[in-house]
Amino acid sequence: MISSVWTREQRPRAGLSQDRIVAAAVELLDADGLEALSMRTLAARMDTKATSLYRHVANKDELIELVVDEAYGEMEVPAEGPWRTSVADAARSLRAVVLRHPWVASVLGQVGLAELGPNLSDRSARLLALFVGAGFPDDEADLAMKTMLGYVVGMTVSEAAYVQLLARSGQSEDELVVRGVTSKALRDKTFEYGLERVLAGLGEGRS
Amino acid sequence: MISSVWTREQRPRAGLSQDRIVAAAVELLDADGLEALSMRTLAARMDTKATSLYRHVANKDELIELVVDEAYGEMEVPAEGPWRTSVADAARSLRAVVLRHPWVASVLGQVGLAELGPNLSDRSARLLALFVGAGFPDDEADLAMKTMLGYVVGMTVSEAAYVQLLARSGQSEDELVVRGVTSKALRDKTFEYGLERVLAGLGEGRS
DNA sequence: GCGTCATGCGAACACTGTACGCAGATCGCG
DNA sequence: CGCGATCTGCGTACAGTGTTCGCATGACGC
Repeated sequence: MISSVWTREQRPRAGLSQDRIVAAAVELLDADGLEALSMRTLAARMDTKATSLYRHVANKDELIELVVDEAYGEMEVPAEGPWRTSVADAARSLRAVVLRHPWVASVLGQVGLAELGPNLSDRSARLLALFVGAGFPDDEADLAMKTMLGYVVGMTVSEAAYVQLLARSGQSEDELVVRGVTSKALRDKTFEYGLERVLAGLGEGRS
Repeated sequence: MISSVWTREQRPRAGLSQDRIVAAAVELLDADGLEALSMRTLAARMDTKATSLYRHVANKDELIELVVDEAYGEMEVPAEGPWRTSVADAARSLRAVVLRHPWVASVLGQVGLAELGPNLSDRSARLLALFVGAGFPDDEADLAMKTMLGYVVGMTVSEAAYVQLLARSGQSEDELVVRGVTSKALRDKTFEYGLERVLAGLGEGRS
């Protein structure tokens, strides 16, 4: 087919690119959850066809790794300040990211913190620096960080799974709360309690 | 086709049942991981056809819930003893279960601790009793338990994801350790450090 | 012995991830 | 400008997925 001037610039196209694909995938995931993500539906959103995506992304698995790391990019780690509040803020930020993108929880067991993309490894480094700055000896700082991350991840994964279940059930959160299910406010309190206790425990053993 | 005496009792059949299906699924999952589980392959192992399974299990999703709860059945919660050692033992037991069945981690974000089957809800109750027995006021016991579970789940999910990645990579663990990757012994130490710190933090705030 | 009900299963459907090869666009170089 | 090479989108196709429906065959109660 000849591309007349009319059809040419019709769709500015802007061209597919890994970044644009990842961005569109995040959007789709936020809207419809993990199981709604297929190469074909994603392609449809960007109005292309599935096979075109493979020029910029090797796998669906690779795409998911990219998308997860993209989410970690939203995590904020304070650069300075008293260590307990800085670490607590970082923890809250991580929790916020996962609750904002609950599908992250769905793939954590598969992608894990194992394959670390640039964003996650950057955040880990900054977090580690907080502990070192707090006076933890180098090797213990690593252990302390992992302890704190373990708590936040575990707590938040469960919470995200729960929130997604709520969403699927179609009922509003308020309705369910009446039936004895935990509310957002209560989950916040729960998280804060545990976070404080964990940090207290870590503080006890420092340098 | 007539069923002669020969073909009749050839396969004692024993009949399909939900329990047998769940057991076979656990076996398959332990051997080949989550993504190797399809209704057809599972059926083939029990030599039946996929559609027969649906007489005893509503969904693949339901099957997975059942299988996960089955795994939780292996978790041991001590009934008595000083609270810190009892709770620590329960935590270690939970970690052991997940490491023995790493696919549990793969579905935690989807099934979560949200849909609790009989085994999980039983273990939660027993665990809660430990905290209550330790002198935590009733409402705080729940928070403390969730804190501890959060830590164990988060830590262990990451570890299981990592172990599965190792398995897929085909290389032996020893080879990778040389290249600076954490060894089993080190992961044990890490877990124990965090567990101790978390329990210390919880103890600080009790009754 | 007969009707009822539970069970296994063959066929089919809509959908998935992805390999392959062709076409058209784009770009570097003469 | 022109031409070859390389890049990009995509149509087609394949093997595999979860699941539904309807038929047949077996077991069981009366």
